[in-house]
Amino acid sequence: MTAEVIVDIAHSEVDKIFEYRAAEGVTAGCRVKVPFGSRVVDGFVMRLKEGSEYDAAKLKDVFAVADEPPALTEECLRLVEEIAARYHCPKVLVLRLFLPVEMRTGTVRELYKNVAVFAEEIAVSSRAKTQAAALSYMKERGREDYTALREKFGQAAAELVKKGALRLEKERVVRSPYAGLSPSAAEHPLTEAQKEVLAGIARSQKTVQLLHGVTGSGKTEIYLTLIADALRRGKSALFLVPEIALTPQMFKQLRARFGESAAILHSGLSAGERFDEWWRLRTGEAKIAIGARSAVFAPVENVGVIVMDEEHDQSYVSETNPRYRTDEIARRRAEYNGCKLILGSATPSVESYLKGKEGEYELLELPERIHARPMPEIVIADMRREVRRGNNSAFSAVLREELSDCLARGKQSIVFINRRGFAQSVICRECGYVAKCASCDVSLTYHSEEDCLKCHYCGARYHMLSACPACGSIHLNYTGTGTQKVVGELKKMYPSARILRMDNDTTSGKEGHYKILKAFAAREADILVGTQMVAKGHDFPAVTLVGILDADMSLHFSDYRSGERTFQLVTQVSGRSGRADEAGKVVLQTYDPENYILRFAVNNDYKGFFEHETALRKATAFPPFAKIVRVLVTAEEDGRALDVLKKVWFSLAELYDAHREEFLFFNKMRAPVKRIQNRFRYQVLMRVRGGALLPEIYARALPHASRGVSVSVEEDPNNLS
DNA sequence: CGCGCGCTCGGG
DNA sequence: CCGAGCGCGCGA
Repeated sequence: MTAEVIVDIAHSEVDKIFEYRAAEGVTAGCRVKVPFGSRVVDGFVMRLKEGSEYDAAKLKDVFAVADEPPALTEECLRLVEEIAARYHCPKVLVLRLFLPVEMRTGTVRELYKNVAVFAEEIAVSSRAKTQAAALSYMKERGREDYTALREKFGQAAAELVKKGALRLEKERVVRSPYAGLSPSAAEHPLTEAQKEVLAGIARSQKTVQLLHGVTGSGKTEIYLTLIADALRRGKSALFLVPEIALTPQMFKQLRARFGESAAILHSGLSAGERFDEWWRLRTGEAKIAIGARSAVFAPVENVGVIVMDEEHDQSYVSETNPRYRTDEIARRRAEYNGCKLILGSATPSVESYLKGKEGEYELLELPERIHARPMPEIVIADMRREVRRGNNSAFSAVLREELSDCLARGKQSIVFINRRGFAQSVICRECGYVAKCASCDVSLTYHSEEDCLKCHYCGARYHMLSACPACGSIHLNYTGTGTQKVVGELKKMYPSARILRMDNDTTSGKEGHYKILKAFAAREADILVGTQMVAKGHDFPAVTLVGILDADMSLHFSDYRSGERTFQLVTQVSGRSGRADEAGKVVLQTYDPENYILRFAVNNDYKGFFEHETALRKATAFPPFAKIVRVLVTAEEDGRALDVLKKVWFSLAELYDAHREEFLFFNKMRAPVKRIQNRFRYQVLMRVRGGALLPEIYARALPHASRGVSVSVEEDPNNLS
């Protein structure tokens, strides 16, 4: 037999089939060691076949097989080609996504423990009391963990092994995070609305189901029911959540519901745990894979349902090499397995909802909170007026009042600071004017190193403003409010209040993040102050007030999606308020109270937002009605990067000239952040009407990569830094 | 003339 | 990607 092998070397030049003579035991999907040139490398067997395309005399033998059962499933082998073609990346990079790193690097092996087994009765000296006791103990038990036996009987256990009364056997240990939680059948009874949605999903002929349910509408219970149902049918399930939602808290909930059949794939686990969880899924011992983005590659077979919670979340798009989109992979897997993909969100992405409206996805709605609880009341605080009145603090009068009231009633509140990334826009604190690009209609970004304003979509530069062009005020704001400053003000206002702060500085590691949330949930604090992290997924029943500072900061972030992001953020944070019996309140502070995005958010009007946003995107030809493509060229030497950029640009210019009607924008420039990690960055930025030219763009750009110079293509990038 | 470095090429 | 092989430039 001949094995078609792809070697584990990440380079497009060697990313092709190499044939080897396969001995017994070599099967499709297994990892092998093969001679390659003058060395031995790891490889993946893609296929076995009779005969060879290649000069049979020159074929070399596969040296060794690394795993049993094969690490790669049938499905993985089938999808590799497709995914590699879709993202124009080497197949080997896709193969790597399907395996835990621990397996490839060999840093983690299966863990074994010694088990003592009773072998035969022997005579022990009458003085060796412990040995006699250990022997009779083992005669009765038959087997016992050797370490435990040593703890009980000490050296005597070792003596018995030496004498042959006990035999040591190796037994596989599966390292399992949060083990020992027994399943509790605590299924919440479903409401009529939830039952209706489930019936709708069952009826639908479509692969993708978009579940739009307001915050607190009970989407989670629907997911869990669908997963339980898949298990009942003897199938497995994939449950994908945003990075930030992967808390130990959540694992425990799922373990409590599904017990050992749930496996968690998460970077927060130890290497050993991760490896073993993966292996439990691969062998079918575990049936449900729970995890963030990368869990979409979990080695489960016979999938019965795939759930993607908070489908709009940005963490679902990979920022590295295969810049894959989790929804695309999930959909493909759903099609392969003949099951459904459930996308759920209170604030679906404009793109997904459009697909729902146009019939590509089945659209399901849960417009009411569970048990008819009201949506929180949102009050807008006009910060321009506050500034004019001489209030220069971060808090409006309304928010202060509400905070005092909340504290007095012994309830909890969340103060959310809206601060996205580091790029900052310029806003007038008196009239709310925001500096925008004359030709792109996106906000300008302040670049401190050059002290100027730049447009990230066309590269235009503008002089810094010293006064507001609209009202002449010199109160221009360049930076958002810091968490520390806010906490300081709060402490001054409410000396006795217990305040918790959560941002990148206070949350070291994943556990730190969790600890703060846990402390707040345990009501060890009255006020939680934080950035985006506090926005998502948590259920704090005692929270009745949410304050949003600088609600419009992300609105003026220089990105065509900033409106969408702001709507999502405001809706998600507001959703933290009033989740139990008492109604919730939200104070939204802004310099732009008339802004339509905020208006829609205040009225909980997703559909209004969607209609407005799609109309705008259509009129200005931005995604999903057009595609933004960036080709990024980076190198350690500025000149080398620039040389390659020119070549890339030249190749693409031919395409541009031949298809002018397809292009809405085409230009080359330095990247907005000109150097990252010692690499100089240049880009060709394009906006094209449809996706038809995309393969051609990849084909023209990527081959210009060379030693030390990287060339990458990004579609609708999340940020243009 | 011989060695060393840099570039090109092949790997089954 | 990594190593082998080869060509050219420089030193004595």
